[in-house]
Amino acid sequence: MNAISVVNFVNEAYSLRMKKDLTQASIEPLLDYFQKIIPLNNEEKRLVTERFQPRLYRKRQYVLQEGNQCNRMNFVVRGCLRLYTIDEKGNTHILQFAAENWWLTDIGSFYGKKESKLNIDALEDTMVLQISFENLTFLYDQAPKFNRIFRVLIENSHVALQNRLLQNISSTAEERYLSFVQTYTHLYNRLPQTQIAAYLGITPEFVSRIRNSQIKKS
Amino acid sequence: MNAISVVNFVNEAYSLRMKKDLTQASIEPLLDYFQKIIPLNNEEKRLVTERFQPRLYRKRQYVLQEGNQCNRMNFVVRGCLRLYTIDEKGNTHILQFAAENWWLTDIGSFYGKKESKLNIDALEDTMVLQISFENLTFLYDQAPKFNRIFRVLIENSHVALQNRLLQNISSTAEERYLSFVQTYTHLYNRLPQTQIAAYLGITPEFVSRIRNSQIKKS
DNA sequence: ACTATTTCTTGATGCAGTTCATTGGCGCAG
DNA sequence: CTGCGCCAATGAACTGCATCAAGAAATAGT
Repeated sequence: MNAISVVNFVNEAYSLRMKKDLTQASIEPLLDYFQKIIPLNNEEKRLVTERFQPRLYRKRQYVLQEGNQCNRMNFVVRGCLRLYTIDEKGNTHILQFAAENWWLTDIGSFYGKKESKLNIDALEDTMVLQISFENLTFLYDQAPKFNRIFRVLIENSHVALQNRLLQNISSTAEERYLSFVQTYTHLYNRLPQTQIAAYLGITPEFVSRIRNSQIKKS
Repeated sequence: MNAISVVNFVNEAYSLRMKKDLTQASIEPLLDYFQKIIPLNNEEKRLVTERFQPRLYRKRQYVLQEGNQCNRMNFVVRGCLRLYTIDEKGNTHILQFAAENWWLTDIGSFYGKKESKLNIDALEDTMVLQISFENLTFLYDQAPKFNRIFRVLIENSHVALQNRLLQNISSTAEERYLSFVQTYTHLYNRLPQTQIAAYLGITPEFVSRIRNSQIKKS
């Protein structure tokens, strides 16, 4: 067995494991998630199971690319996605991360049926459960309860965005960093600092200096 | 007639005019607004007319004060409102303006039935049409179409917030100012610069300098 | 196991935007 | 018309954060 075939073997083993995960992909985390908002009856559970599709994305793989329409809503079962733009100067700006049990889509493109100006990609190998616009509409029709569930989701998302905007307007980089670390403890030691910097709207260098000054303080 | 009674007379005349406006308050702008999203039938129009209440706010009057629950959604017919917080240092930060044909509420408090951390007040004498949470729920029940209408509203609002956040992360104060002027032409020569500064997240002094440098360039 | 790539750190320098203080204009109350 | 509160303008000093550069450390690719 030469070097190359070892690589192939490794990749295949990897893919295989991913595929195994996929076929065994459990809809459970999503059902649990809904259950915590409003209890579902069996028919509603059946609908969810039927209309959501599991899908795997490898690290760095695009889930949505600028210029395309975003026609799926993603629920992250395992891994981590980001929603972002790249500006004219080539800088990346992250609007949202989504790790386990978070939703991610470009709402404007998804509901408005417009070309997206945003990108979504995977920061880690990521498994999602996704639903198309058509299937979501079907869900709304068949079980009006989902109207309410998804309204709650967007409301929460809206409130989070408002708070973040306020922070950006009113706080220093250091305050924002500390608040991020506090709010997303599970994320900050899992993501490279470049990503955190792109989220906070500052340079990676400055994140480094902030961390440094924090360590000295303690 | 002494000085004080002149004042009273003036105020009364003013109030009188406001009250006259109020009784004549037309639901038309709101019906027009809905009509542009989805046509309404007569029953739906009747429901809107029945469930929305006109109300007047004087300049500087609170519509919502921090610590209270926000239990009304406001549609501005005439005038201008702002949604804002005041931080520990005493600085005001404006999340949103709402002039004619705009909606304003604290979504988190309204839907979540929580105490609000935000304030809403009137920057000018303002006439709104407002609906309570209960009446909105009633509307959703009686005419499910409104589910969709209000989902579209919150989606639009969400997209606007996302864009603004991106701007704040990625652009200079000057770029943000220019973009504000372009997007809200009708507002920027109607609002004091202190308010615009509080919206953009910069000092009034710096707004002044930006305007100055713009004038020199042209 | 080695190399390439990405990530983090640290220093020097510059600038965008703040802070503080002063001045002047305008609308409004007495 | 006088005095007071609010808003805009402008200068001087200061600072938070960016930029550029270069090296060290960690990770991924083969």
